[in-house]
Amino acid sequence: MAPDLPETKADIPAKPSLDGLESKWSARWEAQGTYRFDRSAGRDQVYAIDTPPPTVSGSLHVGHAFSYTHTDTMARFKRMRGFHVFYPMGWDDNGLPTERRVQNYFNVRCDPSLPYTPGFTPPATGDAKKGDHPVGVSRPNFVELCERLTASDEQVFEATWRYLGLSVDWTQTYTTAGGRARRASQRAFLRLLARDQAYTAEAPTLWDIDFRTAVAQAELVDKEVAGAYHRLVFHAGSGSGGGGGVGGASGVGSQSAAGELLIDTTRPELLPACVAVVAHPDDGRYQAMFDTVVTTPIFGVEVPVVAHPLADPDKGTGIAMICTFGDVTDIVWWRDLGLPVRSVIGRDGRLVGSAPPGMAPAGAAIYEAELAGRTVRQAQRRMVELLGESGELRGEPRAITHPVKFYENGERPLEIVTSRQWFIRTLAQRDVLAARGRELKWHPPFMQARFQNWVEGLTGDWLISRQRFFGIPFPLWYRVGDSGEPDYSAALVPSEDRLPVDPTTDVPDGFSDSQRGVPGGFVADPDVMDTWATSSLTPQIAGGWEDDPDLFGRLFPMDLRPQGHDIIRTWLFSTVVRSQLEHDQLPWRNAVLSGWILDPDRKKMSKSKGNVVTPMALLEEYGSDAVRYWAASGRPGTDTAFDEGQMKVGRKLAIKILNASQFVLGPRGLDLAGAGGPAAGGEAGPAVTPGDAGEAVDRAVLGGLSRLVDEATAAFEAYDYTRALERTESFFWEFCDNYVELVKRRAYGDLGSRRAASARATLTTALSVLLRLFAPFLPFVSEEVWSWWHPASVHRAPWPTAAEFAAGDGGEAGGAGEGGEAGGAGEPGGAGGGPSVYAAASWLLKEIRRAKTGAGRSQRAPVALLTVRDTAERIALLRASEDDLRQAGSVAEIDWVEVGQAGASVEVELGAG
RNA sequence: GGGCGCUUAGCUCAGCUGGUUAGAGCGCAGCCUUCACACGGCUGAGGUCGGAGGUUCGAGUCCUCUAGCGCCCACCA
Repeated sequence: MAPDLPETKADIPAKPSLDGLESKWSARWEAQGTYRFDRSAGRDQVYAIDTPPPTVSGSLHVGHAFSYTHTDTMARFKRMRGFHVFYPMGWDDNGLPTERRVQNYFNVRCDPSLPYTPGFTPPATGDAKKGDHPVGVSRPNFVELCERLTASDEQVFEATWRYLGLSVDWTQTYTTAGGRARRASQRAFLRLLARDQAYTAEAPTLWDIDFRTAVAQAELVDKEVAGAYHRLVFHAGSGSGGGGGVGGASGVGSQSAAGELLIDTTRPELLPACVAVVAHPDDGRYQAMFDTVVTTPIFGVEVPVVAHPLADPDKGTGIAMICTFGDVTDIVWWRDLGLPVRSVIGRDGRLVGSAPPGMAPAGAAIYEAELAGRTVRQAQRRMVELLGESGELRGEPRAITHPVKFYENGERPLEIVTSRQWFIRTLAQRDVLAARGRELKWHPPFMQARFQNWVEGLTGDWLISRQRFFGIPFPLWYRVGDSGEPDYSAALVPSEDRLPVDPTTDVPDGFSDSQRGVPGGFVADPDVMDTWATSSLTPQIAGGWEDDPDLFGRLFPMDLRPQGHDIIRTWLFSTVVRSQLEHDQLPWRNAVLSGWILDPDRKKMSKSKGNVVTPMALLEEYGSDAVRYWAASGRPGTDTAFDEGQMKVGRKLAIKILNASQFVLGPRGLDLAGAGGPAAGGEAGPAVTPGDAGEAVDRAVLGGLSRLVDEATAAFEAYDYTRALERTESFFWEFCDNYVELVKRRAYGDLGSRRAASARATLTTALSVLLRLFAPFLPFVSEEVWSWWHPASVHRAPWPTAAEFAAGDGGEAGGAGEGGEAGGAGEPGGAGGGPSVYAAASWLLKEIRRAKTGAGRSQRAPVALLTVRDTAERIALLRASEDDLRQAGSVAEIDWVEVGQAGASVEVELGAG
C-alpha cells in the first residue's frame, strides 16, 4: 500500500521543467475530481469555507490572486489533514456595477412597470452607439440579461482561478443575483418580517440625489470639501426687525447689537428649513434665551431657542441652526427635541416647489420666487445674495474645508430626505452582536477591535431598501384601498414555496394581474434590497439553506470566512447579524482578514490609480507556484508590497524542487528502484534500517525534519501559513546545500550498498515529507514531482506527521529538545545522532568550502590534509559523519586534534589538481 | 476627536512566552562550469533594531512617554 518508487525511470523527465504544469494539472484535477466535496461527510469531518464572491463585472487584479491564494493554502492544508473541504466559489453579479455594465452593454434600462417579454432580444450587444435611446425592459428581462453577460465574465474568472491553482470545488458555485440567492434573500427577509425583526418606516434617510436612492450607514464615506461659514443675523423675539431686546445675548461673546443673534452656517440655503436654534445647556451666553423664540432672516419664521448637549460652544458663535435636514446631527436634534419638519430638499436634489409651513407670507413669496426648483448650489448662491441685500449677512463668507458625507460611489454630497424604507432591527441586538464578535476567532486578533468599534458606534437600524430597479426585490405587495392609496401597514406576502418572486410581474395569492394598481387591488413594493442584504447570506446561499437541509446541516456554521479588512463593518458585520437573527449563532468560527497589495510607492493598488497589474500576465511569466509563493508571504492582516522579486524567488524555489527531486528519484540521479533496499520503500517504512547505528547524520536530519513538521503543522493550525512556508523553505534550502551534498557520494554507493541504503531512505523520506509540506503553497510543482512515484494526488495525501518516520530513530522526533546546539553538551553521545551531528557536519563542510573559495579553487578541488583542532566532544560529533565529510569535501586525510575550546581551529591544506 | 497597526541591513521581511557575537531572501562584490540544478553553486561585505526614559543580572523582545507612516471609526453647525 505504500506508494512505490517508479518502476521505470521513464516517468521522470531528464530535464524537468515548470512549463505547462498549470494547464496539465488543472485539467487532471478537474478530470479526477480531486477537490470535489464529499457530502456524505459528517460535520466534524468537514471544513467549510465561506469564500468571498468577487465582483464579476470588474476585472481581476493581483490583489485577488493574493488573498484567494491565502484561503487556498488553508483549504489544501485542511484537506491533507483529512477534512472534507467545502470550498465553493460565488460570483457577485448583484449591484450597481453589474447594473451599469448591463445597461451600457445591451443599451437597455430596467423599467419595473413593464411586463416580462419572453425571448427578448436586446437592441445592442457590446457596441451600443452613443445617443441611441436605451430600450426599457422589465425587471425579469433585465435580470436575464445580467445573467447572460456575467456568465461570460465568470468563465474568464474561473479560468484564471484554475490556472492559479485554487482548489475550489467547481461544482459548488453560486451567484448573488441568481435564483438561489434571490430565494434565500427573500425567505430570510420574510422570516425577519414574521418575527418583527424587519419593519418599514417613514424616516429621514440619507439620500444620494444622483443615484436617487437611500444609502445605509455602512456605505458612507467622508470627503473633505470646500465650504464657507456664513454669519446670519437672526432676530430676537417675535416678528421681524427685532423689537424687544433680549438682554441675555447683547454684548456677549461674538454677538453684536441688542436684538440680533448671529449664527454661523455652512448651508445658508437650508435657512427656509430651519426649525430651531440650539446651544449647549451650560453655555452662559445663551442661558437667558432658552425657551424664547427668535425669527429667521428673510423668511420671518419664529423658531425656538433650545438647549442640547451636542451643541458645541466652540464652533462658530456657539449657537447653531437646526434644519430638517442638513446633516445627521440635525436628525438627532430633531428626534430628541421633538421638532417639526420643514423639508425643502427634494429627491432630485432641488428645492421643493412650495414653501414649507410656518413662513410669513412675504417669506413664502420670496422662497417660491427665488429658491424653489433650484439645485442646492444655485439656491445657496441666491440665498447669499438675498441675505446680502437685506443686510442679514454679517461680513464676508469665510472659506473652510470640512468633511461632508458622501455615498461611497457618489459624486455629490448626500442629502437627507424623508421617505419610506425597510429596516432590520440591529440596534436592539448590539450587545449580543458584540458578544458574537468576541466569540469569533480573529486572525489576526487585533482586527476584532474594528468590529467592536463599529458595533458600539451603530446609530440606527440597518436600512436595507434601495430605490433601484435592478436587484433582489422585496417579496411584498400592498393592498390598495378604495381611495387608491396603498396600505403599508399590512403587506401581502407570498408563501415560501413561491420564492423567488418578482412582485412587479408576479401576483399575490388571491389576486389577478388585472387588479394591479387599481382601488381594491394591490401594488408591488417598488424597492430592491441593498446588496449587503444578499451578500450577508453567503453561508446560507452556498450551503443550501432550506433548499438542501442535509447539506446545510453538514456545513453550518462554517469554519472560515476569509475577507478584506476594509469590509468588516459591511460584509462581516452584516453576515454576523443575519446568522444571529436566523440561527442564533455565529456563521463561522474563524475570520481571516487579508491585507492589501501596495505598489512600490506603498499605496494601495486600485484601478483609479492606474497601478493595477493583471494576474494572468504574472502567472504566465513566473508560473502560478511562483506568484502563490509571493502571495503566501503576506500574513493575515498585513499589507504586502507588490514584489516581482519575490515571484522570481518563488520560481527559483520551484525549479530547485524539480531538480532536487530528480536527483533523489530520477534517471541521472540515484538508482533507487534498483538498489533501494528494504528501507527505501517510501514514507511509511522506517527510514533507517534497525541496527544500523553507523549513520547518525541521517537520523539527525530526520529529527530536524520531524521538528519542522511539528512547527509547520502548528503554524497552519493557527492560520499562520506564512510561517509554515518560511520554515519549510529554509529547511529545504539548507537540506539541499548541506545534507544532499554531504551524503551524495554515499548515496551513489561509494561507501557500499548498505550505507547507501540509509542515505537513500533518508533522502526519499525527506523528499516525501517536504513535498507534502510544500503542496499547499506550490501545488503544481509538488504534484508534478509526486506523480513521478505516486499514482494518487499529493493533494489527497495525508499531511505528514512526525510519528510517520520517527520509528527506529533513537528518540529524535517530537520536538525532543535542542540541547545539542551548544557544542554537544548534554548529548546522549555523538554517535547517537542528535541534531548537533548534522549541525557540526554542516559547519565543517562550510569551513572546507570557505577555504576553497578563498583560494579561488573549485569546490571539487582536493584537500590534501584537513586539520581539525577542537574539543573531544565536538570531534566525536564530527567523526560521526567523517566518511561523508571526506567524500563531500574530497578530503584525502583528516588530522583530529583534541584541544580546549579556546584553541579550536580548522586548517585546510589544498592539494594539487 | 476615538481606536488599531507599523517603524529591524540599500529593498522586502523573520525574530513566538526577554537569554550566548541580531537572521533570511533580493540587490551588491568576488570566486566556481563534467557526475540533480547556469532558470545554477559557493563565499563575502552590509544593521548602535524610529527617539527618550524605565523594569531586569540581561531588552529588538516588557512598561511609560514621544516622533513619523498607514488604516478603521466619529453627531465635523
